[in-house]
Amino acid sequence: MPQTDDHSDDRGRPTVEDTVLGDLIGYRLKRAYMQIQPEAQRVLAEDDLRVVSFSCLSIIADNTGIVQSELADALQMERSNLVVIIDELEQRGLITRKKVPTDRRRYALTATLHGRRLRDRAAEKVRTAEDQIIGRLDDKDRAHLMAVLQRLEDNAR
Amino acid sequence: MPQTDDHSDDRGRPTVEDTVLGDLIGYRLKRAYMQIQPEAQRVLAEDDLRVVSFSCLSIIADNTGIVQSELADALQMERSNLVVIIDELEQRGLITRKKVPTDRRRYALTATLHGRRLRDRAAEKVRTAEDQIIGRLDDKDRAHLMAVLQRLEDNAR
DNA sequence: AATTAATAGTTATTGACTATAACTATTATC
DNA sequence: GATAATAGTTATAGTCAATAACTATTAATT
Repeated sequence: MPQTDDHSDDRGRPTVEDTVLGDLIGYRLKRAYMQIQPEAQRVLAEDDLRVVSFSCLSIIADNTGIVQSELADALQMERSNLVVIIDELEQRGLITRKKVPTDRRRYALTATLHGRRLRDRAAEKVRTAEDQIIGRLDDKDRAHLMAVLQRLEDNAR
Repeated sequence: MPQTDDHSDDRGRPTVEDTVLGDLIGYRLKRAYMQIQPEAQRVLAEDDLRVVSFSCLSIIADNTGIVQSELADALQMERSNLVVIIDELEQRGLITRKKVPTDRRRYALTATLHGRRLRDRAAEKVRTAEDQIIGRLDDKDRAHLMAVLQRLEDNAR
């Protein structure tokens, strides 16, 4: 048998054994994410958005009047790290920030028409990019994947 | 109906709408990973391992004689960032580094007995921690998840 | 009602991680 | 033999997440 220990097959492609590591969910999740993320980043950059600012814009667009703390909660990030992102989205005219009358500590966030349109376009582009990356992974498998991932997340809390 | 727009239900739990974002694979993958990662980090820290050093150790243990470039390839990271990690694993006596006679640029990496044992113990702990987090996600769903994630990764390249 | 707690947003800072460029030594190519 | 490519290394810079400290405002305590 032509089996060597140079960790590559006859076409030079690596054949590294990783059964132990590869049986861990965290490892598989991270690697799958690493395939998707750079492409998402790339298409979002065309609209001067980062993944995190797109996520914020998207949540705001779907939750008119949400305040920063709630947004931070929803995206599982620190309020403090939100500030500059919100600042930029506001300066670009994608969202508005206005004090809520009943609690003047809080700012109600709302996506502008421009912001909603950009979100819709960007989401479409990311979705398309993902579809190209995952290649032929039929709708049934995709739906099942999403459902199980959602369930995993729900179980965790 | 008691529907309000304060983005929380009657128990105070947040009910933020995220259907657009939530339909993206990258988003779901990242969130699922974010549930797992901190726990993996925690149990590995008990053995003074980080996720990345555990990954290196694990690949080395399963691929005796692998060299640093191949390892970097396998883990999709930069060779330069491997150096300090390999240094530490070697100093702790978990792996050995020795020049390969036929190509003196390269170092063959091998896990020591101690290293292999630590890897096995650590992998077991991570696996247990994962199982606790994902809760009741039966073997069939788990296997299907892993298979689809693997397939996604393979399609991507 | 006055005092104390907690909350929302902000700023500044830190540590961790990733990517990049430049370098030496060695091997492969022309 | 000269040139190019590769393996490992070092140093560095940029990104990102986490933390602490602060102000303003509201809620809770007595």
